[in-house]
Amino acid sequence: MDTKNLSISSENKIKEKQVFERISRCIDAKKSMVFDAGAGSGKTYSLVQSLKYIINHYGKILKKHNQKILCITYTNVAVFEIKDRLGNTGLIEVSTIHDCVWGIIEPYQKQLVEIHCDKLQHEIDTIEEALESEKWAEKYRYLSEDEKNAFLTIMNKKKEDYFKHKNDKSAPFKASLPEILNTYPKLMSNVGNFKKTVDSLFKIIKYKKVIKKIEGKESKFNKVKYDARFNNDKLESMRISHDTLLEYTEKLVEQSDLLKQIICDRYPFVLVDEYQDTDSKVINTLSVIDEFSKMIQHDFFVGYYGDVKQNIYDTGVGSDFYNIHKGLERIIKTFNRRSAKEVIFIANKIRNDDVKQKSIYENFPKGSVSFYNMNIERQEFIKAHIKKWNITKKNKLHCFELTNELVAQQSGFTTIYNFFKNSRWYKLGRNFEFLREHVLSLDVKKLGIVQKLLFRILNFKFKINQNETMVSDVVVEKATKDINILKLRELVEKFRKIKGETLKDYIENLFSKYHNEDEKYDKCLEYIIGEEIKSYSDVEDFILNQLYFFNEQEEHSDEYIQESKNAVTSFLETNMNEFNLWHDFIIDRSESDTIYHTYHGTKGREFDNVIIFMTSKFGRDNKYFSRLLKVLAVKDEVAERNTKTEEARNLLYVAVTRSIINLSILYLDDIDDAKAQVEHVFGEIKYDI
DNA sequence: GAGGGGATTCTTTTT
DNA sequence: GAATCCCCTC
Repeated sequence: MDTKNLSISSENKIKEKQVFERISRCIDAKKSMVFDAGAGSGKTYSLVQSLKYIINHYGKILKKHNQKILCITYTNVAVFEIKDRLGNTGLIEVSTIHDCVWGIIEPYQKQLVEIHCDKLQHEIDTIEEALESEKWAEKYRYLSEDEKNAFLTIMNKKKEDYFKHKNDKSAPFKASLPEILNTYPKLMSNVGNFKKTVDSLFKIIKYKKVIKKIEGKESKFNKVKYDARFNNDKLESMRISHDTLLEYTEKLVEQSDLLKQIICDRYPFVLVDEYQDTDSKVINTLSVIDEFSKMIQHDFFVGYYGDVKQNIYDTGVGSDFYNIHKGLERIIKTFNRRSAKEVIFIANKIRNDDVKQKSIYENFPKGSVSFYNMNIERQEFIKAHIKKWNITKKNKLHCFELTNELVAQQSGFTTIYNFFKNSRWYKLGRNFEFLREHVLSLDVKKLGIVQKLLFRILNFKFKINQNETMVSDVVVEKATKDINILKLRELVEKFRKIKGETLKDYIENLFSKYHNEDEKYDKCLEYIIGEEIKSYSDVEDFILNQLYFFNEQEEHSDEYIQESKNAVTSFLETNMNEFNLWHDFIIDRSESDTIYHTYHGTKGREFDNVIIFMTSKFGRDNKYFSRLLKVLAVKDEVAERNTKTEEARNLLYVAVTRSIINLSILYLDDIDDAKAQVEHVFGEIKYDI
């Protein structure tokens, strides 16, 4: 929407100024505070304003004392945005919590290794306790001490076989360990429990060894490393991941007064963006430092910027926040700079707390909010709205779905998504967790290996067929640096002529001109596809090896081999159009007038026209939203604390508040006895369009 | 028909 | 890795 003609009354201007004056008073008095900024109130603006205020008033002193302002954000994207809005300044350190914290604690290796040792011991204790009490270890407990020892000896010998067949189905797995099956048949009666037990036993041994190595001061075991690339600790290799980094930081700060002092002296001002998403361990750490600074009478200020009601990830502190960092000054901003008053009105009703927003503008255009309860095809519903709201490529419609699978479906590349979802690698263990990122990440670097290959091909095809692109942009520089412009044009034309109904066709046609006395063509193709791939069937093999035959130790049945080949072939035979839609999605440049998002993915963004598709079920929870709708208008904060209802409410609040002008919600399940509650918030429910 | 075991199936997001 | 469905056995 065009915001140029919007006007703010002088009264509201003064009021908004007063809100910021409260912040600046807190900064001046070094009184830590929380700034609660509801959706669309201009939170990031206030954060940047605060940073500028600190620089203007305390910049000189900070510089003199070699101190800095620390600004902690939740994501790297937010780091860029704030840096961008702030301009260049050496006084502020903007970084994600993990980068920042590791920078501070990394030098304290002696203490870190001690903490690491404690963690290892704690893990051992936990596993041993589980073996003593958990049901899955029951059969193991029935063994005598001698039997336990003998069993462990055999398992140690058969370690290789065990891991080789661990992914097999039950029967072949049992057959792969005949010694165990014969000697301890009961232990193996349930394969799942057996594996869990064996893994636990192995883990104990591993951890005990590491503790010895640490105590023996072996090299490689005198240092803890943080590696942001992995989501899991590897304690035995002295490597920790995100959560454990915060855990160690909390411990280190709690036990060292010196470190507390160093931090508050180095960073007298700490500003936390999106505090509600920040881990509770971080809030606690800051709270401890804040208290300590008061004790030693050093200046220290923490400012939290965010909104508890927009906490939609269970990893964030959410409303626990107020119990952890106590004694904060609370500043609430109730102006809304984003939405029509119709939207603000229902958003206020959904968030059932004391934040009641109103528009800061005098003349915001009229908006609309409707709640529909019908059983209708999504596309039909969308079609009606395209007419109603005059949707065009310039005035886009944004549709919210609960899952990425639905986003993929609606965006038109179901086959692609399902191919990966059903492929062996993503079905194995917990690998499905990578599916979203590998298939749908807008950051190409994060795509899976196969997806990256497909993307390179599609992106090349896309770029080379764009008329306005300079030829030199398209064809890889490395492969073409020493040829003249005429030859370059010729080369581009040659590539442009290549077509294909399916991706298979296209790739085959690409290779039909390969090794055909055009060295530059060959070089380009090799660069795009990878040098080890020399034909269409190499592409197939590459995908097969990545997704189906990735474990070289595994032996595969003929049937499995055939099935896998068929799956890959029919995937590559998918219509090119679908691949183009996937490519459009990845480069975030959809040619369509309708764009799909997950609810979660829209956080921080805003759109003129929004449709929210809602079902009762989300994940395993069949009543995720129906439970909320039943109490939607009930103001019972006590009852709602820490329940799933609160989570659903926050998610709905985030989704609804993305809308600038038009909002329609389509609830696709029976509304049952929630009707009165829903109407209390959204007005009369509509049953047809 | 109860319970055991195997197979299959899961949401969102960031570091 | 945990919930749930399904199949088998007693």
